[in-house]
Amino acid sequence: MTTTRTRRTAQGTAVRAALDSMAGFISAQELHRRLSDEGLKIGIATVYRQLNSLVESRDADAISTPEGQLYRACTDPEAHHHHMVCTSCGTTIEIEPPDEAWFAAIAGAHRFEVHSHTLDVFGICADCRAERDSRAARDSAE
Amino acid sequence: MTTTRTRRTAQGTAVRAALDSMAGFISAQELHRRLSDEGLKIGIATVYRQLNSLVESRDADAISTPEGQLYRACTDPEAHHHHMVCTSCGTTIEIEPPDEAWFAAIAGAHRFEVHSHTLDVFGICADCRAERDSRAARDSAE
DNA sequence: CTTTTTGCAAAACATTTGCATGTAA
DNA sequence: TTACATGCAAATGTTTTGCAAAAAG
Repeated sequence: MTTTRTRRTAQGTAVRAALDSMAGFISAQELHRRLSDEGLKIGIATVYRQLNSLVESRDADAISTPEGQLYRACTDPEAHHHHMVCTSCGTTIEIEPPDEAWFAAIAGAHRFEVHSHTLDVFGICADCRAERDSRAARDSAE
Repeated sequence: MTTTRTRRTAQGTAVRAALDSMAGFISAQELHRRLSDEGLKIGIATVYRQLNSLVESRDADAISTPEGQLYRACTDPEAHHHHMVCTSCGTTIEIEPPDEAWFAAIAGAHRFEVHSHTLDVFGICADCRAERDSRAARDSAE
């Protein structure tokens, strides 16, 4: 039996590298745009295929938004992937859930067998807030 | 000044009623299918418009999944809308966050201004689990 | 060589929108 | 009557797929 192995390609490497160098979440479309702008020849279908395979292998994780899926490199494949996302600049901070035991407790109370959970916080980060506030101050002054 | 009021229509009433009678989340497509099956003449666009308006008025809330948006009637418009969803039968239980203060704390620690957050738990409810287990027992016995 | 990956275009879906028509109020 | 709501079809936008050609091993 010959084990099937995944081949190393320029496109695959680029997608992974791009995702790794990214501060926050990014959409497949946006990622494709950036790679193309850098001169890489890559099709949108390949970006989706690479991204899906990264998620599958738990090297990336995805969150769903009304505009589609957003992807991010996953530092610790064992971690639970909770994030605080700045809706202004896209910066993402990985956060710790209040207490993993809480999930077990609430599940037990309702006799649920928990398979997964989401916990994401959205807002404006300090930098964007500062920028926004200074702009507001300027505007109201004129 | 004449206040603009929302008119009562068969379609609007049906969407709201259907959502109210629903145990869990449902997609716009699925909801449209059911209403149509019941003989109601309603277009998919109207379902989307009604659903969006319910979300807007906070009478329903929505979650994003890879397959699209799922909607659910919202019992308490003031509540924070966290759910525990059975991925087998779709039943949804509204759950209380561990501690609303936690969100404020984590936000403060990273100097974020929080606008919204999600917290959803997915798994198998007691009933579905029992059913699954009995089936498993039966299968292993044959 | 053999098999996996790619690119492209077409397809499949979810959701929104323009507009003429229907219908509450 | 007079707006607002609807239905339909067309338009959007995202993600997937079929297939022949390119590339990895």
